[in-house]
Amino acid sequence: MKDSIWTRTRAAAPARETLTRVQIVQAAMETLDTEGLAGLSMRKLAAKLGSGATSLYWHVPTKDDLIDLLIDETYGEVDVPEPELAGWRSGAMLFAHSLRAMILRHPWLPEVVYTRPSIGPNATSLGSRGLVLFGAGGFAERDVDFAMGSVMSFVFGTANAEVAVKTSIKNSGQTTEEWVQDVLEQARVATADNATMQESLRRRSNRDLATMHNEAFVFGLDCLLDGLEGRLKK
Amino acid sequence: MKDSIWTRTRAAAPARETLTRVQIVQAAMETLDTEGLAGLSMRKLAAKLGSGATSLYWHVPTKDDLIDLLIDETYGEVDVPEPELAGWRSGAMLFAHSLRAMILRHPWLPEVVYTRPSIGPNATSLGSRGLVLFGAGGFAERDVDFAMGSVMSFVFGTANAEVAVKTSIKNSGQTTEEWVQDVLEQARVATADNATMQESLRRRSNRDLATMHNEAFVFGLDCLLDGLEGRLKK
DNA sequence: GACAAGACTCGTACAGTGTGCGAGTCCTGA
DNA sequence: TCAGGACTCGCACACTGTACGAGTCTTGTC
Repeated sequence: MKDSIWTRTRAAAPARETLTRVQIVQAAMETLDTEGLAGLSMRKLAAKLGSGATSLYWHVPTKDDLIDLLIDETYGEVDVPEPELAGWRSGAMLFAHSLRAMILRHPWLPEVVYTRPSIGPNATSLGSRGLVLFGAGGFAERDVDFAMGSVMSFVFGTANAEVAVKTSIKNSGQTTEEWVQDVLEQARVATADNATMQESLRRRSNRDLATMHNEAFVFGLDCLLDGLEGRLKK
Repeated sequence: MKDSIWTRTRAAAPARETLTRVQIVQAAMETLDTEGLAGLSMRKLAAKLGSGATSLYWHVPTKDDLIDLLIDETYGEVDVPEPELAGWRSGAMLFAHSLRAMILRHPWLPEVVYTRPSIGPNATSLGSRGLVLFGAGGFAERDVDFAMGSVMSFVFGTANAEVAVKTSIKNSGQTTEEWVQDVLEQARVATADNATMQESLRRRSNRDLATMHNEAFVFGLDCLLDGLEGRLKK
């Protein structure tokens, strides 16, 4: 594997007032969160920091590496309760909710997480604390890894889809209600001959989008945890 | 027989040999599947089709729209069994496996699905057939939507993560084994003080990556379906 | 104080991107 | 023969990431 940004270290100390990696990461995070991935360019980022575009490259090897840093930053925001405090099941629930909230806070994340492995310090720390939590639950051997992986995959899957909807709405320039009505109408026409689908659309048409997302998440998570509980060694 | 007025279907259809949207979509799909999202540019795509770059824009309004077409194309590859044939649970399993296989066939998908809503014809058709399947299972009211959503989210979550690993390996230029050893070694160092993590790493170190992905997927899916089954109305 | 060796900044340049525009070519139907 | 649509495409524009090399500022050693 090529050496990643994590494996490299720098020797000496800075002296005059100077750009720092921390500053850069923070500014980039702001842009990303408010304007999305497409809104982040090295030139704009430099302008925001009041520096020349290519100055950034002394602190960060590459835009891609910068994004690696940002991703790992987000992993640092996720809570993983210690099993003693909450017990396995509610610990897993808290973890799942925290992870979901983090993803919703950083809607650019789904667009980039799947193009690289997550091996930064925060990611691995999250991983290890997660394994402690699931290990304490009493899973056998490799089921620990599988169980935790399932929960994370489920959370990413749902939260990512939620993000997709939200960014679509934002980009459409419509209000949420307008957008929902438009999409429903479009779907109604497209599936006019399908009774099940029409019923589903009717069911959704007068429910608040946010609460529906919440309910769907809780429903799925509960089911998954139920299923996992059945795999615990007795 | 020579073609006569009687056998000739259309007097004058494709007079000049011309680009078609179907051609464009197909060529773009090939590039995407083999070279990834970053490998697709309108100029290269045009070159592959032996045409000028901007000629494409007569057939397709925008690169983004082209990607919408491609996404919907992929949804068309997913099997949704009819409930009469397989029953709900095995139908859902077949569906999940088919969806996963589709995502693995198109590793560029995770990078783009979450930036737009999926409302193309194939996506909506998949949705409605899915609802039929889950509806036949006997879920109450809105649980139909939630149940199907959970399964899809889980599948996307796991398959996306799998894709991330696979593309990382591909981009590293190493063999799978080399890459795995490198990553494990890095993780070992990073979490040297964490017994649970070390144990997990040891567990993974001598297992084939592909079979581990498969096992993890089946494990999680089974758990989720178990949990869902508990929500069926009696 | 002189001087070298970093640490750091940044203007310029290059190759590449998506795509708007307008001119050009071909084909069909009248 | 002519009009008009279908279709192609070169050029140009604004923008991207980043390599390069020349600059400046700071520190440490004589």
